[in-house]
Amino acid sequence: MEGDGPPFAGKRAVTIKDVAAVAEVSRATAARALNGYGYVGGAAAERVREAAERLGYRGNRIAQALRQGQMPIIGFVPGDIQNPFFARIAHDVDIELRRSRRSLLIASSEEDPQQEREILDNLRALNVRGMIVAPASGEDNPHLVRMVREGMPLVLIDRVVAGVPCDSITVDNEGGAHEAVGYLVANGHRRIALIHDGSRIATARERLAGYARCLTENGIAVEERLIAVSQSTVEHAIDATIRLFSQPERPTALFTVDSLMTTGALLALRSMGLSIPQDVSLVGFDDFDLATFTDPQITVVAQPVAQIGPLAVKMLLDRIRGSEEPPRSKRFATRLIVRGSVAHPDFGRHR
Amino acid sequence: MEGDGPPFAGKRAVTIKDVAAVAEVSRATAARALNGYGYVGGAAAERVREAAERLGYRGNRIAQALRQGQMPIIGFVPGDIQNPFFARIAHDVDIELRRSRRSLLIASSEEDPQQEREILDNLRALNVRGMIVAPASGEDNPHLVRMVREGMPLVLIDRVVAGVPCDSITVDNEGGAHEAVGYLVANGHRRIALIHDGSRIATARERLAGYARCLTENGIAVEERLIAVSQSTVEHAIDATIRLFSQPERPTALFTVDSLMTTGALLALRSMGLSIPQDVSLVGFDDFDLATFTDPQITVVAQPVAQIGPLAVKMLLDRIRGSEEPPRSKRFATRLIVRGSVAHPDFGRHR
DNA sequence: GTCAGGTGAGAGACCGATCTCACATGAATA
DNA sequence: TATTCATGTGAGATCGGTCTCTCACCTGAC
Repeated sequence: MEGDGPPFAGKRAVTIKDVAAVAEVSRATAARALNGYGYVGGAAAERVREAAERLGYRGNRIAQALRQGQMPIIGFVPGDIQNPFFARIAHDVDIELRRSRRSLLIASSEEDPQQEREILDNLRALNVRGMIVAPASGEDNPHLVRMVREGMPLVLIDRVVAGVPCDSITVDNEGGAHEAVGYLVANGHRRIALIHDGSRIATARERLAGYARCLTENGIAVEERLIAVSQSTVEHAIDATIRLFSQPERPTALFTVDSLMTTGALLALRSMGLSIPQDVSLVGFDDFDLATFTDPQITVVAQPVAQIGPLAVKMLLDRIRGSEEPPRSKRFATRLIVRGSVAHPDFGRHR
Repeated sequence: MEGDGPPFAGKRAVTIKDVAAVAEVSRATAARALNGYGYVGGAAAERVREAAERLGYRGNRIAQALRQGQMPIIGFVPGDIQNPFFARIAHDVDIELRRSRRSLLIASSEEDPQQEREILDNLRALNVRGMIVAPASGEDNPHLVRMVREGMPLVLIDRVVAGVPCDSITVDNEGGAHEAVGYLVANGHRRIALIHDGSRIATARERLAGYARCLTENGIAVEERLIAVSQSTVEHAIDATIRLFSQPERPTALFTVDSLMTTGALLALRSMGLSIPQDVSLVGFDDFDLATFTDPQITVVAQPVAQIGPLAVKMLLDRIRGSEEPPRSKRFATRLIVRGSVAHPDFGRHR
């Protein structure tokens, strides 16, 4: 160790070679001592531990990962971190993973299939151990199929995707929507509007299907003009709501397929001077804080958010540990939480 | 780390060696062709590109990172991803970073200094290029100081920390709190309660200071019994609110230091049958969706959230690119948004 | 006294990509 | 004709660990 760095020697990280040198053993012995495998003499082990401690040796995870073939990192690809639904799941996943000393890398696809593909390619190049993905598109996902084929542990959440042989966790969207719309019909509504976010996302399609099936079963025609497509943001939902409720024959009820849209609908209805439930009844998919703060509180279809993250991690870790079982898919039931945003359409007539 | 199953779960990935073999050149030439440096013949370059394309070569970022000395990853350590304030920042940071082809690794400290230290050690072992951290403690942060000394680019956000020589972005917490409390005083309040989350977090301490200074300036005594300490969760804030408002001489106004606490206070006051602003006036720090959905809407001190993420990334990238300027710290002003949750304390007297 | 087997430790291969260096060409220049 | 010089290419070192292989030593057994 001669002719080494000038004064600012603190810059270069401590490597196992440095530790070995100080402990006066070979790199191999130092590694054995630090990782506790193979034969190491008590004295040597002690010297190595001491040297590592003194030098502040931390190991280089990149080098380890290169040798081992992967990083102790799990990728999480939500549609949008800002959506409280995904934020909650990210939080739960993070906590679960920390227990097994893995890190979480979050990258949002912004609901863009192209961006999702890039992110997944990136994660793959990083050799992450596995991924939890909320696929941005329900159709045609060759990149997902290829990843699974290549052996990347993968758990899909929130949205079904046909033809990708991997574990998945979803919610009974069709049933939940059916129940919500059924509740509106039972309250006497027949002109029930829907705002959803395009049929590309499986979730939206299923909720749309539940809506349509319920109407049909009740002998109500599914009308184009009552169905608005909007991106899943508060702003777009405001526009969509205004469009729906500016029609001559106004809908008497509205069903929104996620919490951001429900928020947008609330704002739009308020700005149009329509009150809930006198003028319009409202049911939203996905429960959220705000729903209990409005007056009246909003009736919603609740999803078991708290269970999704932990289950996703469990499934993923099983795969990482080598489980070869056929793909499991868990579908959670939803629960209609009746609050005060639905009334009979004649309720407000006499105003 | 433990029990990780079979060594090789997937098929062997395509390496540059494979590409070189197919293109019938050496690894060196293949690398040159793919990365565009040094001299490469046109024909060879073409063959390499073609082979890479055909084999689906993706490069191994870990190997690159080992060679280069770091990962193209930025670490983000918020207090809690579920807090919309941090979720928003995470989202903005993610978008900014994607532009420079870096990934974002998010790991929440859960406001625990010990956990923060572990996370930072982990990130350091991963050789990330830089970090954006909302430090969990304002006092005594030797680990942060050491990181900066060792040359890790670091930007602290939301909270000041004394003695860490690095860039930081904060908000004028003291001034914002002062303005909020001043507004309550101007409306005739003298028994103004405060809920904050312990003095360990710098933000809380500053907001407390602003509260105290304003009272003192107005000749009002700062009373212990009007100040409640609570963790920053909705549930804890509910308890704290109930404690404050169960006292014989009830406060006439309440100031809460973050949006989760404001939410908790709203719930608690409602459950106690106290209405806003007739029975209690309320001002919260940090604007949030819910604040405009309540009736009346909540008066808040708004922070320029949208500016924090992009600025943090800009500062960090400057450092990563080698800027040696003295640490900058940006402190944003806050803005009091007056809505309907404050009234004169006598307003509700005649009820 | 020799040999098997347990124990301890070092040399060196390896992971995949990058980069330096040396070595070829062939053309242009002295 | 001899000598530069610009190009193109490959061998091999390197990054920091991990792990196999080999060897040396020591003990106890036959």
